Amino acid sequence: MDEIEKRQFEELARISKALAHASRLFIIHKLDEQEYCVKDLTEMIGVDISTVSKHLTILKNAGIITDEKRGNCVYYKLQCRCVLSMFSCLTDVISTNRERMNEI
Amino acid sequence: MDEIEKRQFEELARISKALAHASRLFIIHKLDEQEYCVKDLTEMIGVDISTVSKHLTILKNAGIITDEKRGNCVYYKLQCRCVLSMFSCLTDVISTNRERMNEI
DNA sequence: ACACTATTTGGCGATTTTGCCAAATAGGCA
DNA sequence: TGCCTATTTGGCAAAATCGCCAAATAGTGT
Repeated sequence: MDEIEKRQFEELARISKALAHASRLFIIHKLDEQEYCVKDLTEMIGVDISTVSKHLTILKNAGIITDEKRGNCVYYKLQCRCVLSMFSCLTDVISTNRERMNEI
Repeated sequence: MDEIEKRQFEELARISKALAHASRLFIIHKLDEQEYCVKDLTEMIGVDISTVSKHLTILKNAGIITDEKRGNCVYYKLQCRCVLSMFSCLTDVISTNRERMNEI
């Protein structure tokens, strides 16, 4: 892995790290339906609103979601719908794992 | 997010965490070509072999790769080729980010 | 049994991530 | 202006992750 290659994989890792959290996956899943503001998502997830805000910042910095301020609220929506394919891949891995479990 | 939903997303996160590291992404990328043993991958990555072994264990526990002992070596190969689609998604996010950068 | 190679495991310090609280910021409305 | 709601930021302690070293394990060949 030379320096250039290393930097490329670290960039890939930066995006994939943004996805590596249950709450953030949940947020993506929800934003697939429609856009939501921080308060909405906070109620759904059930942690402190500052925590949700930070999760949203991480996803935004990764370029996965975007925000738009309207009136009193900040609405977030999916920017890269391709992450949904990543989603289906994750469920794929899990179901394959389960199948392999049953074989044994 | 009720208890069941919560557990589902934590399971998804468990898989996505396994992918969230430059070395592990590199390993997946390499195993896409052909199978490799720990020593091979260690030389390519350039960190301690025990570190590589642990990365491989994480990927194996996530069900993304499998191992097979032959002779003196343990060979690893991709189990879930669907992770490659995740790969293309990550590069997609990055190139979309770059495009958006250039717009501004 | 011994030496050698490949791999895994245990453990440790260093770094990063997580989630809460409190405080700061921003906009809407009386 | 002052109050209220929504959101972000700073800071901190707890937890998780990372990578090295040393030691343990396993298989090969002598």
